[in-house]
Amino acid sequence: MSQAPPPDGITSCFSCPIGQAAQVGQGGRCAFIDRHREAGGYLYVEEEPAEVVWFVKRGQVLLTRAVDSTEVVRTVRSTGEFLGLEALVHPTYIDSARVISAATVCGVARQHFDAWLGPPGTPARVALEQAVRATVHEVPRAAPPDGSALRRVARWLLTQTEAEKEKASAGVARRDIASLLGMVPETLSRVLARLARSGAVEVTRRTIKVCDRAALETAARRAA
Amino acid sequence: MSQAPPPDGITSCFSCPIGQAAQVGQGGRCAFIDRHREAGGYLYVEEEPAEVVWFVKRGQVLLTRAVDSTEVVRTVRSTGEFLGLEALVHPTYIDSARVISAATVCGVARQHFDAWLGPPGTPARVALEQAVRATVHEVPRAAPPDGSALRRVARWLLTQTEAEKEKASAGVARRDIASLLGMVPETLSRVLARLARSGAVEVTRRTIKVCDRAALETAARRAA
DNA sequence: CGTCGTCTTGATCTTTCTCAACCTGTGTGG
DNA sequence: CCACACAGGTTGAGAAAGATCAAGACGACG
Repeated sequence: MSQAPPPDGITSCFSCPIGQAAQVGQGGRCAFIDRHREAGGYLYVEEEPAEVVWFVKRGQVLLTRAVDSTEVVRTVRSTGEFLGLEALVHPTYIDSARVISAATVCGVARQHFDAWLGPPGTPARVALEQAVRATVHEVPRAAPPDGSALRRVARWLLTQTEAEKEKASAGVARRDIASLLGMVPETLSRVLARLARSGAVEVTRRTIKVCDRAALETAARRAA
Repeated sequence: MSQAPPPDGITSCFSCPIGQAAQVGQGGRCAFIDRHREAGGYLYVEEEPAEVVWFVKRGQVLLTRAVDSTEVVRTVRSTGEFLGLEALVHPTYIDSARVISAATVCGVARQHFDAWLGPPGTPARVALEQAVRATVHEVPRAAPPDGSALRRVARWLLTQTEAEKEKASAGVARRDIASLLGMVPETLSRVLARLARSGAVEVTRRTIKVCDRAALETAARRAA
């Protein structure tokens, strides 16, 4: 079902799942090109055009997201994992990828990756794209070092209402929103009350309506 | 590149990406079976055998993980997204899936999903499996409501050292670990010092060695 | 119309963040 | 080869944000 990733990294295309899928060894050629990166370097940066998909053969890479001009760590990727798959369904990278231990990564341009995947519309491709799409839209869980409760709530409301117009998060229970934002329901309640008093939102016991995006943006930026 | 998900949900297999990939309309049949679920119900529960892969056609589903016998919300899935893809590479579900608004979901047994994806070893399948594997091993970001800083650190050390033996998190900088655990570096430092004093770990400025898993488990469970 | 679950509000206490100083291992240049 | 500077980490004291506990209000539902 799941082969364990080699502890010391993948050293050859013959032992690499990507290489094998490209039938390296039976005359195939792998579209991915090996590169070495030192610790501290970036493979790509959030919001850059997503032009290359990466695969980690050795080493560790940190996926981070900028919050208040500081890097917040979302997860660690290591041997045998992809980076930048969002290229499949999104024009820009959604994270920054920072190498934290000398790494071998192979990269492939989006259109070559696309060709490598085979014809569009096949089940496996569709499943892959849907799976990636889900992670792209995903809002990572927030925690206090990401800013005060007020700021986290304001930011979350803004991202939630980017697509849907003003009627935020229909039907998600307060306790669940609170959990997602890394706070207890009481704190969320107080913060919403404050935002309502300042006129940024209108709140009932089960709905949150964004009235003033500008005010929310200010709240998301300002301290306290 | 990415078609926007229909706001009111997918109502027919003809307009469903899964149905289309199964060539419904050209004589194909979709292996997924529609089901309706009311708000509050569970599609599956964490650690159950992962036997069914789900696809959301309408409604919203919460993915949660148990921490200290409370549900911590990891993310929200809605129309057009998969649930339980971990079935591809993992014997059990890694989250619980709770329906929060009346939903239409279609489910398919793992082996049928497997067959639907097409022959193993094709690039798209390999990419899908690697992508899923990455999310399965991923440690979700922790936040204060998940317990005190001490408990979060203890839990994280335990999960990190499950596979690798005792030499935790080689080479990840303190500030990055702190960010991942939703605290500032100073707090992490203090917590590690406490754990070191109690003999659970040995700490240098750039390594953490787990000495006493039992002690860590106690710390992960106990308050303060 | 009454009960229950969920959310809100209030008062208090704890945790953890902040700011600052200090330490230590690493890398640099003389 | 050693001294020095620097980044990253640790430790300490104080302040503030948020957690907890408890009580009350609102809305949903039978």
